[in-house]
Amino acid sequence: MINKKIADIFQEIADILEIQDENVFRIRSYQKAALTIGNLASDLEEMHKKNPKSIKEISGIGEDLYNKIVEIIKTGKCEMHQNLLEHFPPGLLDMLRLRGIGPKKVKLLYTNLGVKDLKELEKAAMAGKVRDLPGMGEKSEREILKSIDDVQRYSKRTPLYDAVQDADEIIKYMKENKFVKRIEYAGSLRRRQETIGDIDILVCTSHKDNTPKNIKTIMDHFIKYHYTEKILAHGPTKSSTILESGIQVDLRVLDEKTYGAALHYFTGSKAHNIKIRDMAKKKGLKVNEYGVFKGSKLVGGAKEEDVFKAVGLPYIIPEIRNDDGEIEAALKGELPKSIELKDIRGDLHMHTNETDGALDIDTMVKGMYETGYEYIAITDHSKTSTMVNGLNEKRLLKQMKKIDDLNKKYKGIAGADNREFHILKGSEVDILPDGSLDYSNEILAQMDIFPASVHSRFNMSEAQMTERIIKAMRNPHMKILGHPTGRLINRREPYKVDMEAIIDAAIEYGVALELNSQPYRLDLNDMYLRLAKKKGAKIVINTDAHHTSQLAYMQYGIYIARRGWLEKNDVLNTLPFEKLFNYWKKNGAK
DNA sequence: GCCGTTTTCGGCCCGACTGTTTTCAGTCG
Repeated sequence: MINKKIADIFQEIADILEIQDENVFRIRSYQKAALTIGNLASDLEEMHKKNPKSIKEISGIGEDLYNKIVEIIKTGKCEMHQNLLEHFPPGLLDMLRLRGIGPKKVKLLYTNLGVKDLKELEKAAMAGKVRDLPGMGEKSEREILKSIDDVQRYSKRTPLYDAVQDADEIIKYMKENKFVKRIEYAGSLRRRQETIGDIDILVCTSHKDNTPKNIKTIMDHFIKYHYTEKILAHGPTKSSTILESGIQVDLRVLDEKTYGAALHYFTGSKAHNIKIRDMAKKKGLKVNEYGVFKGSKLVGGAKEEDVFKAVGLPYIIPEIRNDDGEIEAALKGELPKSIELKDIRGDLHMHTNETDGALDIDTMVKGMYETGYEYIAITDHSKTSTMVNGLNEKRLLKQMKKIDDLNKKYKGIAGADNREFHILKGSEVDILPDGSLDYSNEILAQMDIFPASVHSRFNMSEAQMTERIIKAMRNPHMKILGHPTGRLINRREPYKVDMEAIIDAAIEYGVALELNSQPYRLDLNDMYLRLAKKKGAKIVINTDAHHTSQLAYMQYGIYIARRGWLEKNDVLNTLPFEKLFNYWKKNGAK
């Protein structure tokens, strides 16, 4: 995908222009374009081939950026970018990642000390050369050294799941303070982005408790949190710390009268906020974190809805506040009716200790029954996955028989609460490098359902991998493509595959695409989900649980599904049991 | 550099906190 390359180049141009002290709005144009292109589901090269004009229709892409995009597609480079790099070594851009170091200071350091990268900066700081520069002192010098160390230790963004664990624990701790009336997290965490930069926490006091003295006790309590490693800021309404895990936490204390406006403001995204403020301005209003104002008069802000209402919009869920169409959809009354956890009726991907799961089948099934689902599928690995003790045909058939027995057992139990409960026979079947499936059609025909996934030879070319998966989808028994891109967040890049072609094939052959809810997979991601929905493909949200404790991962799948604008109707495992199978009967398979 | 039922030119979000300063620039979100 060329999109990432173009986004990276535009981001670097923006960074260098900032160091050059260029017009901020020109810089913002490059930043916005980088962000938009980075989140674009369609491949720009494809768009350029099919309909070049469609690129210009992307918001924030005008004549100039369009030409640069075409230049990069054709030549792999951008002349302006190359010219900038000649005057500003790329190592300078790493310096921007340091706390308290922005473009102005990078320029100051570069022009006065000649430092070109983090290493040279570290040397200069240790030699005590930084403190003599204007606007710098001993403290800034120490902070630079500390920050260089931190960047090397914690370079990656935190996966959503890990950040939620940290945030929940802090919130629990903060509730010990009696002036905390309401507390929740905002920012990218509340928008359920798959990785998080830092944790934003908002505290609300009652109006009468909102005194400087009381707020100070909240702030003091916060910085004393057991896992705090460093205090970055400690002011009257805002404090920031870094936890031992390396993640930054920002805490703000607000009055209940302005809590909604603040929650909206700090939830972002930034691009969404800018658009909302712009709309407010055109209506003669001002929106900031303290409320909605007409002149200097507060006209709303206690509830988040007040902000939307002020600009004539219905409530927009945090997950889609990315300024990539949600405001336009809201204006037209076309917001999605977003899927919720309670819509899910079954889970079609999980493992037992026959392969790499942690628990035996009886325990897994019991755990699943207790979640309240109507149906589940046991899908242990197939025979080629030898390192996880994949099932050969004999063991698989034995497990199927066991499932028959369990179904009989649960039929009796299920009668008690008037609920149907079906245990489906399946397997997570390997898609072999040649695109065939890991069991014969005769065996596959005996399964109720199975996700088929790629677990080997990740380094094929895009064309080969795409053909491999599409060939598998042509097998009439295949109904679900498991974790379609194979990525592991922060650990493994997705394999190269033409996802648009896969989505088209999924529609043609009646195969659903899995949204795997394992916190480090979240695969498909939000961007591809939205594309799949737009094209009309169906999704199945599974946990891929290896332990009953992982059944709760379904919530993470739902978060990402909501980010992908999915509605109940887009997701097959919201269907009752009978309808699910009727759907598949009608759509080609089996 | 982008954009337009206020504009093809003149806008483009804005407040808190820190460190180094004697009133504020730079950074951050």
